Amino acid sequence: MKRVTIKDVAVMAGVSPATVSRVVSGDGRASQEVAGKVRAAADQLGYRPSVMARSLTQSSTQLIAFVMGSLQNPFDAALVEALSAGFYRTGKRLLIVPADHGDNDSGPMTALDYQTDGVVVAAGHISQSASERLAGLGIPVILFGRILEAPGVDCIVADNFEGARRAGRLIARSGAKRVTTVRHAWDTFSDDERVAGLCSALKGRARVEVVKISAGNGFGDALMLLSGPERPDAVFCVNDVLAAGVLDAAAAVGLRVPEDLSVIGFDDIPMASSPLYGLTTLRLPVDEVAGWIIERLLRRLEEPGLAVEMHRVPTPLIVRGSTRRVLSATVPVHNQAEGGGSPGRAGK
Amino acid sequence: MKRVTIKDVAVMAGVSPATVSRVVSGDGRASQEVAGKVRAAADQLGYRPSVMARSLTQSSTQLIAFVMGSLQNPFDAALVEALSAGFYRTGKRLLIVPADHGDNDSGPMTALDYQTDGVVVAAGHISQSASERLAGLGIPVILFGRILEAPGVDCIVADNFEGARRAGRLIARSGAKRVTTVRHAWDTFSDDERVAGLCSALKGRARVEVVKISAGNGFGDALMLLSGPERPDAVFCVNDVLAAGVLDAAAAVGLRVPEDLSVIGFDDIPMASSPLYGLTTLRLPVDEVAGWIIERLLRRLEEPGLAVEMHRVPTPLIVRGSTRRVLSATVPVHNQAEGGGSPGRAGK
DNA sequence: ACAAGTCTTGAAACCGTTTTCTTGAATGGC
DNA sequence: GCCATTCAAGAAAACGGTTTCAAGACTTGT
Repeated sequence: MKRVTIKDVAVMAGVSPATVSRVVSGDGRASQEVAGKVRAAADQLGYRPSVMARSLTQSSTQLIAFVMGSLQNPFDAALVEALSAGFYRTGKRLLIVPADHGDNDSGPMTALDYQTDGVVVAAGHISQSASERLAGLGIPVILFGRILEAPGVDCIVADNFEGARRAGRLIARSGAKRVTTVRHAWDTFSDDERVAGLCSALKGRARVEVVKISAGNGFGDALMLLSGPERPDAVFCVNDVLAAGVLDAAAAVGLRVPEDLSVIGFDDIPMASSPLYGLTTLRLPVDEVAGWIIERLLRRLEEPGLAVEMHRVPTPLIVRGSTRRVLSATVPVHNQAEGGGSPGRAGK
Repeated sequence: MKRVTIKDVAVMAGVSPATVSRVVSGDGRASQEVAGKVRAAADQLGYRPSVMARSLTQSSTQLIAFVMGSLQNPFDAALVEALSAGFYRTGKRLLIVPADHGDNDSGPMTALDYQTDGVVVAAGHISQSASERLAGLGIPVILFGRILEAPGVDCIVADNFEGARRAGRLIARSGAKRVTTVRHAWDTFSDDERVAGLCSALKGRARVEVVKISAGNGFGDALMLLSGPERPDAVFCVNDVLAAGVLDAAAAVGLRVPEDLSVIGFDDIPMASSPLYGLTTLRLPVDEVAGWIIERLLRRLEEPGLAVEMHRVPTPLIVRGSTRRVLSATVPVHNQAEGGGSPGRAGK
């Protein structure tokens, strides 16, 4: 199974390799007649140019490194899919680079090995040093969920603080007094902002405690939290997956939602709009995020000198059944898009 | 930002490029002294070998093409993550190739352009012609969820028929008479097998109808199905995502599960074990699938002539609250792993 | 002490493509 | 009809590595 090279095509078409290159890349001009012969030969031989060889002389590999943490969260999965599809349309491919939890930076350096055209980092927990080494690569870098000031590095972040603050105000208006924040055991930029936003809205209005989850959706921890003597009457989770764990636990211990317990998540993954969950959450529109990343990266590939940009994505509050109805003209009520109202909840 | 090449290192260490290559690749032997000098120079310069250049003379690019459909289904997302992490450990990277729904084969041919070491296809809906062209590539191909007989192509498929047949028997024993199968609008090998397995168990025992879902989790279609005059008393879905849509719809129209309606899914995604869903399903162990794929691909890279293998993954029936309890010693009852029994369901 | 072997290293060819440099032919203006 | 342009196409160099080949230095056995 020998690879068919440009030379084979050249021989078959009776021209030089250089001419074949010109015809195939469509760049330099060639006469109609020769172009036809070359194309015919290439088709017949099933010739496909080697990206590897091409990238030796050209700068572009058409590869975008995607540094990711976990895909457990459906939001991240949706982001990968959207990015993959979007870049595919412009002929680019995603090279998946798993980011270690430790401070082992070697992963992201894959971008260098493969001379990727750009890097998208969607690992909130990526270390500071790794971020900086990435920034020093000299290729476009887009950071999602983290802010870093470095030349050539654009950042896109949800409006975490404002979003969580809206959540906090909703909780405050609902009259909750004992609020718990559920977050991951490892610190991330976005989670910090979300917790800060919540606290800022609740300051002086309720007691706020923090629970850290080290694995899964925190169902076990939530069970303990909700069966304890001083159980919270409202829980804010830094994402919907954790919120689902809390709702699961509430159902398991027989707590009524939202009467006994309000729950708010973040992201608005599909599950959140399920009638069984009906989770009040802050929507982080994945298509908008993916769109911005793609557009920005392509833009920067054309104009490398572009000034860096820091984009904040608004996070509208989506009110569903997991929080008590409060009287306020400013809080919109969202139901499931597909129709049907807010159905009964477990144990209601 | 000039790239550091092997030549730069050679000059700095005072040796020839060939020697640097030998030291860096660790292959040929070099004297301790020279190796030390070279390594020092390489470190100081921050040298990283170019995979692109290397792959010109060597066959390996350390790239594995992953042809995927959608990541909407958490199972697929988990598979990507497991594969990515597993291959990463052996120094290989995943190149994401979205498979078009149409019969445009150009996507998978990316594998050729980048000279990937292997291809993993996880798109159940990939066209026959695309599969065959892939098979003719001369590099190891692993097909997940589809069987194709071709040299160099190994297949791994869930034991769809047997699994679905167990589901069918459970439904039959529960006394259901009007059974509906929910599947996607596009046909896939696995879904066909699952539907066939179900029908084989139910033949002569219940009427089986089929509903096809063209987008999302089929909540809207399920609503219509369950509000109709002749609504089913048992629903089998080809995957858990669709089953969740049915459970959502059941809650929305006020049907009791499992009293009025039994629901069975496939895959056993995390959501299925949530107390709010408690979905009876057939477990497709993602880690086992990923492990087999990785092991098999690595194995075949070492021994290209290996006889093709067709692996069936057993799919144990996981019984939860979405199906009626039937008296049978052979059907195990699974509760959520993290503890807590099967709690009350909506509307019960 | 000498022949035969083993190591270590450098020079040069090669991988598949693009690109610069040339050359030869065709075109066009006057 | 001649000279200046334009244009098509080939030869060769370059990209960044690896690998074969050859040669020199160093062992080892007798």
